[in-house]
Amino acid sequence: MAGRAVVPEVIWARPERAGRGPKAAYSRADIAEAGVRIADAQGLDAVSMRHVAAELGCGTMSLYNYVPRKEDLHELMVDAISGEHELWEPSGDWRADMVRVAHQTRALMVRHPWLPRLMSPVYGFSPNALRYLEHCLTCLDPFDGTYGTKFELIAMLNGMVTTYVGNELATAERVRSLPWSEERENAVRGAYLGGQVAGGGYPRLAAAFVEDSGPIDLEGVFERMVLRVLGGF
Amino acid sequence: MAGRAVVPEVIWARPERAGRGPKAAYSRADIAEAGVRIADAQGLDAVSMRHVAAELGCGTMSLYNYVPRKEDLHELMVDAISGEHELWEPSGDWRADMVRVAHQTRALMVRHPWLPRLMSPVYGFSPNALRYLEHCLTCLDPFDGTYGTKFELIAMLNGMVTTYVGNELATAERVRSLPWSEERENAVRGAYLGGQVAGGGYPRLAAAFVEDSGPIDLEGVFERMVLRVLGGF
DNA sequence: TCGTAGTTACGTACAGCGTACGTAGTGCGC
DNA sequence: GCGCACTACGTACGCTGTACGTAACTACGA
Repeated sequence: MAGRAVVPEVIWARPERAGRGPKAAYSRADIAEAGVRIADAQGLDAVSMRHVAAELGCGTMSLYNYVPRKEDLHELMVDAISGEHELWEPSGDWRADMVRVAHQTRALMVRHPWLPRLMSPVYGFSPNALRYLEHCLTCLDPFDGTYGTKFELIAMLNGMVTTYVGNELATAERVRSLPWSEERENAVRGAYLGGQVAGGGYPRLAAAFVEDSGPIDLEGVFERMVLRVLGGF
Repeated sequence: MAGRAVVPEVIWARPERAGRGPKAAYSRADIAEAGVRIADAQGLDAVSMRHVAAELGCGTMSLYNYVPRKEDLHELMVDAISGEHELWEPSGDWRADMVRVAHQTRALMVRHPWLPRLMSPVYGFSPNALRYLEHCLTCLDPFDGTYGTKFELIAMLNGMVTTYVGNELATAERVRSLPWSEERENAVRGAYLGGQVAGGGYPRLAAAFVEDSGPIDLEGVFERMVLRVLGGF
């Protein structure tokens, strides 16, 4: 009957369990894992409070004892995945180390394709995110610059990787979910584009389509983009 | 009674109106404007099919005659906003022009804060997006490289701007929607972070907080990031 | 030791969502 | 002028997040 407590904005600032009352049946790790399991298997949209609660084996509303809002559930999931980052002994070559960080992040996102959609700077202070940040800073020890600059570097690299892999995955997903063949889709798009471009209003686009040859080397593009970001520092 | 037609995946490949039947009461532009109006005034989450239909003054399901899926409504909105890009005569200095493009895109996103959330490479072939692309390519005429490289440059710059402004806006929105003061929020976050960092597990993060001084110059950071992206080419 | 306060657990309920489907009305092309 | 393709739109379904009330449980202050 008594009013429910107003919760802190950040879930990490809440104690995981209180002293009074029945023992909590699940840990945050349990809940995060349940969410991750569902997202991996059925996609992010399948991660509903009902679904996660069912996966845990409890009633829907019981979940709200652990996670005040769905957004916090997402935050738990991102943190859990952040824990999958492998943290190695820095090599002394910060560029090489940051390239490795980028590739690892990309691999993480390919393994958990829902991750780019949840990436947000707001989630930047979860326990595992802090560990990851500290690791990046450690790799950047040889880098000559302020911490402010180092943070800018990390943010740019992360942002670029997230955007790139997000696009990569969205495109792949789009192709996979087509109710018709990829060839037909490409034909429709190509016809539309061709029609637009043929109008003569876009001479450079027209030239670009003529120049275009063969499938895009996604790996190569990614590698180049990483190097370009790092090249700016 | 007869089965409804299977629609093409891309809305731009559909003719806007057909010859038969009653005159269509609204144009795509009308619909896009209605969506934009709602999004600007009440946020992206308020843009529901029901809401947009009401704004137009028609029944909910009538909207589906124009827009087969909500995703397509979003695409119309993005295209409408893309039309707000000012297209100027290139200066001959591609770097300067691309810096201008970046600033303009940022301004666009500040004016329509829901835009970053809808940005997707999948929407990249709408009429106004094509115009914008052609304009960027025109600015890049003095750039020595293939169209493939030019596309990579545009994609990186756009991605970086979208990510950056998205973060900027999300942070601002978070602060605005707090049920308590920003100071209290910062205090809670600071206390949590301080506690974590004080544990000694994150020496570099601890050092960074000591170094940290004063509020961040968002303009300056943005400008630096743009120049760094362009510097990679 | 015992009340009681703070928790956990969870069913019910509500408002909102996207959209499938059926039906009625309208006007162009044959 | 017939018929078909299109517009218009009400109803309905299954889903969502979550507010709220209630019952069971346990650690702490008296």
